Amino acid sequence: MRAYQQMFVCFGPRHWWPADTPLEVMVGAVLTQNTAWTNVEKAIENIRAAGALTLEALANISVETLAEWIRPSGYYNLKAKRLKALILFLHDTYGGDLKKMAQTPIPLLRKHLLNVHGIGEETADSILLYALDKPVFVVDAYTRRILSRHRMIEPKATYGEIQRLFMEHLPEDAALFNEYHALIVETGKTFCRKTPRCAGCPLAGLNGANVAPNIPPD
DNA sequence: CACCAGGCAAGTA
DNA sequence: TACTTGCATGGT
Repeated sequence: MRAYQQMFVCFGPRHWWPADTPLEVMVGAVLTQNTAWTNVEKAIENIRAAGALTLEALANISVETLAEWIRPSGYYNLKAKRLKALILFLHDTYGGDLKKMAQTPIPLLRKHLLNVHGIGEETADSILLYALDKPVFVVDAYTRRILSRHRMIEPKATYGEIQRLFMEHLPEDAALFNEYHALIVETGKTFCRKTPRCAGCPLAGLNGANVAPNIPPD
């Protein structure tokens, strides 16, 4: 919690995820895979301009057309297929009813999402937390890098191990997990890139280990 | 110019 | 099981 407070003091509330609807969160979660959010915004805006930011419209559009719309987000052929797989899953499993989806128990829901082609652990958990408001902690590249550089995890720690570290030490609160992950990303973007610029980082000195020299490979 | 970004699946050993 | 590689655009 101390790390959380230090980041919060530095950045304030982040108001994540930047999207208007749960469906838009899910689309963004796929499009942002290994991609800068600014590129994702352009892609989502193209879909919106086509009036296709609904389950019905996305279900009826061809992967080729979808790929053209999402071109700015990179990996567009790959992601068009992944979006289609997600849309098909939502349609087939819940009849496109996201309210019904939200009633499914979290472990089962997570298992279902991981079975969708193109949805891995981070994307699944982003959907659970930011689209469905479920208390699931999201682990991303910044989370791993920050914890690793502060010697709080082994560099080779698995996704599940990192996730458990948070969830076993925090109250089970979706709003807290939401804000915490958002703060980690903001801290990561500002101070903990691959080429580190640690000066001014709100986490400097945390756990005794202060930054720059001898940073292990991520 | 080189490097990086809110991953994932498929292939190889 | 544990690495490695392909996927692609746009900003710094």
